[in-house]
Amino acid sequence: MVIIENIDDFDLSETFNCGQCFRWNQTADNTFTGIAYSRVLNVTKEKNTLILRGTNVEKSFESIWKSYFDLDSDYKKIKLHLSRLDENLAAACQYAPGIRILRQEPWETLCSFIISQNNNIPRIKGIIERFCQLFGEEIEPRFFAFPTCETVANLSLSELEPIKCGFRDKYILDAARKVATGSVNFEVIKNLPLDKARSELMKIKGVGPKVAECTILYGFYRLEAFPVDVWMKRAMGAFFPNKEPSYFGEFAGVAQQYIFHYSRMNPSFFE
DNA sequence: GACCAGGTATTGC
DNA sequence: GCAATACATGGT
Repeated sequence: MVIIENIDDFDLSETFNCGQCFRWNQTADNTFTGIAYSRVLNVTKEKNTLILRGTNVEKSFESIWKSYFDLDSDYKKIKLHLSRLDENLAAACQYAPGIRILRQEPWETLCSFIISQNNNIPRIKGIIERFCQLFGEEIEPRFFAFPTCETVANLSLSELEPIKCGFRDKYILDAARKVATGSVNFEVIKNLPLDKARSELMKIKGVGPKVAECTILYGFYRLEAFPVDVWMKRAMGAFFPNKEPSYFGEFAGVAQQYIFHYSRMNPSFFE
């Protein structure tokens, strides 16, 4: 068990349920169990104390979870900066002030957001869960790692059929094959300017601007990336007319997350 | 049963 | 170039 005191600006439910990740489930009050980096973690928050439980969590805290939960970033400062930029953005920050951007694995992020296209979040989670159960390593009884791109690269379309991902099956295989062979190279992409990183990822079939942007933001922790989906289009029209992503500056991706969640939880804004 | 879901590729003008 | 349409599946 690892106990970290004095954690502010972090709410587990807001962070896990704001649409950035798909493998965390609530297992008790203020308690979630999930899988990342091929490890199972149980995380609880009581007031300002974060409690992590899991196999070897004492060791993996420093190497993985501290970074995964972005505990070294000052979200109070980021939110203050964003709130001074725009009063509608300030309202979005206040709506769910405990959201943090998770530092997720690039391959899992890419694959998850390929699955997300023209799809809804409950079904996305179901597809990903079946995908992991069928092709991921069972790291603990009934808990499965995300399948490696090498494993997926060697699958056929018919083997992918049971996950019921529909027309996205061919996109998943193309992504896995390009990443596994290195024709799309994450080590290169992570250091590329945003527009180059985007076009590299878009060499994959089924990866357009939106999926590329989500991969860059969540998978590479590039906070200036600004994914625009149907919800963000609505929100931009209603709250930020005639504004470009650059309006939100170096933390545009964080701003996007507050705005996206605020909009999705309040669909009546757009009636 | 239509309509929609954190889009993208393809087609038609 | 840019607007329309198909795409698998399941929830509302």
